[in-house]
Amino acid sequence: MATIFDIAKKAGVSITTVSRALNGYSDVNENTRQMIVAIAEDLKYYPNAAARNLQGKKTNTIAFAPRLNDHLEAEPFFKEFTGVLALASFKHDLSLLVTLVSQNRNIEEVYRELAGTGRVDGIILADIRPSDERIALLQSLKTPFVAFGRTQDYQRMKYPFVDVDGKAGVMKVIEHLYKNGHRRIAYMGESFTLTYALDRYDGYRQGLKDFGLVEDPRLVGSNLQNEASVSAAVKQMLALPAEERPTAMVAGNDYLALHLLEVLPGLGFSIGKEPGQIAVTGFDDLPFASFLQPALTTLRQPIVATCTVLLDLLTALIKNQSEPVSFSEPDPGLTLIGPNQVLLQPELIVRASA
Amino acid sequence: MATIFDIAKKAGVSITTVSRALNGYSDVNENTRQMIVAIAEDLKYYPNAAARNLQGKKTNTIAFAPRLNDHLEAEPFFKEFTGVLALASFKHDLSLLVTLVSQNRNIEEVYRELAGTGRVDGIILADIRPSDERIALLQSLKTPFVAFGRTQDYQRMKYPFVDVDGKAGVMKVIEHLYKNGHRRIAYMGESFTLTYALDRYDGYRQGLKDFGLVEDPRLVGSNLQNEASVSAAVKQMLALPAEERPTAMVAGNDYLALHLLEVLPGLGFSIGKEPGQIAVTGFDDLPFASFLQPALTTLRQPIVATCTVLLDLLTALIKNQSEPVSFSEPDPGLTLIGPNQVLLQPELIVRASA
DNA sequence: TTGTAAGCGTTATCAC
DNA sequence: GTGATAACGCTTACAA
Repeated sequence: MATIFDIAKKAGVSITTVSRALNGYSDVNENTRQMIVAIAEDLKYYPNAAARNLQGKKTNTIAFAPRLNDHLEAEPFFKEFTGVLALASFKHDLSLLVTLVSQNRNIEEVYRELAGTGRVDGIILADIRPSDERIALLQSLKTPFVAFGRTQDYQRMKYPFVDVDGKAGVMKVIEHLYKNGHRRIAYMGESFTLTYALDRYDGYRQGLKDFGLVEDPRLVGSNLQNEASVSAAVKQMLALPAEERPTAMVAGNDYLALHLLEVLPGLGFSIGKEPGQIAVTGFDDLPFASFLQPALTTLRQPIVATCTVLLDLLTALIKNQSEPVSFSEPDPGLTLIGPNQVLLQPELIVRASA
Repeated sequence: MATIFDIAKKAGVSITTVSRALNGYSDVNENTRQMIVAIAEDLKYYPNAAARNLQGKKTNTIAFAPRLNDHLEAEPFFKEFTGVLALASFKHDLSLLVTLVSQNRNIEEVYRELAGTGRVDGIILADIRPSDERIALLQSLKTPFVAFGRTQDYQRMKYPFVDVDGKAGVMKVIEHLYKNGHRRIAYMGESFTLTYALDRYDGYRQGLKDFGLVEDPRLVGSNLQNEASVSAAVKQMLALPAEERPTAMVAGNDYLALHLLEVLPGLGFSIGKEPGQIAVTGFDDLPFASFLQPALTTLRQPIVATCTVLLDLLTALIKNQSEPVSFSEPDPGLTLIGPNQVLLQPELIVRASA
């Protein structure tokens, strides 16, 4: 690869002049510049990124560094999200460095490396826990970052994040079910280690309360991860006396709902909104949701909007703007719940399953 | 961030010693090493990647640099593939730099930058065209790379690639349809700019030939990209006299097949394998395929195996191994059609739609 | 076993 | 307008 030295030699000028000419400085003779640019093109010169980074320059690269979830149920969402984020990064003229962070490896190490090492300009965090060491860590490292999701102490910690309002979402679902006559509503939850899972469950409890329903522990499944665990939980609930059985099941995500659709018919239960059927809902609205049989009633996560806002926030932080961020495509369901703290509303998509 | 200078000062040794101690050289006094390691930990030292790169060191990062397809039909596959590749990279202990390459931007520039700039150790190419300048470019740049897909002149060019045998796949589909009594089989193709699209169409033609059927141009749709174009093509075919109408439709990918499933019922045609119904097949077996109504008969692309082999090849090239590559999880349908040129077989998944 | 110093390819600070 | 030269943080001959 050609370097600025090669260009300088060929042009009979110093490397300083080359650098300035190529970086569009104004104090270079127009003729000199043109000559240098021509030679650079001729030599197929492209600046070495490492050398540039070493000078503290921008990399035009951001990292997406989620904690790798061992729950397989999260994989479809991960793929969808990563794909959308890659596309969104492209629109922002950024490269995306995907670095998965293993649970058992020293988490701190990875983020320190990412932050202090000059490979990326900023970091997008995901899979946030109610109390997540990574927030304080990244704050102390002074690296621009935005979280997808939030901790419990987000008000005090004052870090930038984008979150989808899972609580409000599930409350909408409960309302929908209640208005359709359901009084015994079960919740099928994933592992409660991540904030969003707790948040959704919270919406379930609040929803029940709002409509004067009492939570029945026998109707709450948690830590569901695959068809086997869903099946076990379902069997237990449906073994209850008929009048105590749930008439509706709210799943913490589409993948669990999918399992419900697979398991219930095998146990002799029909799914849908008719009396006698069991209503089933999901969360996410992944691409397959509309094709399920019956089509899944679910909450649509605004993934595209989420990624857009994440990048808007992050690029603003990178540019060190202290001005309030303006969003490239403002979303109707967007609320600013703090400085650089954004909440997006999921949309209830009513289909045949509930 | 702490540097080796900080450590050296605190330890009372030179930066050379620090560097050697931290990089596990044998010629460092054990006591000195332990002290240095302790101080490094204490100072939360992590080596600066840019400085390291500048010395020609590995980045443990590979780039995934597909040409950005403006065809929306390719987006679901892109997401799935990128997600799987990210997961596979993680297993290989690599970071994945996703850099989408816009059609209209100077393609050469992007790859030169990626290759010569020290950000990544190797490149994964995708969306290969029958004649694709990027192959010769990357060869001339001497950067390790592997293509997902191949050019027409792959035998002569001798570059490493992994491809899924679309031709053989579609031939299997034609055989399946023929054996189920179909004699008028239509092909619904995407844009024929990419090799894999041509390859699949080729399988269609060869399949017809093998069973003594004659290709009818009126039964071939090309450049289909969305529901509108699919709808238009379908209408034209079904406007033919009853005995000239297709009884089966082979789509170039699952997304087009999905559109067929949406369009056909609206025109009064039923889909399936029964007499009088129209059989529909796809290609890819994306997650939604099994949930479509009717469930889609399709060819499953071995995405996980593809990504595994891509990374096996690429890491071997990066290590500059001239020995034949051994694959971490050898696949049954894997053929070596040249040195470092791998062909994988798609699997026919028969479901209800054909 | 340890240290000195050169070098990787840039950008930035001064002089001239 | 232009050119030396230092600096970025690291690795690696070569010396000691």
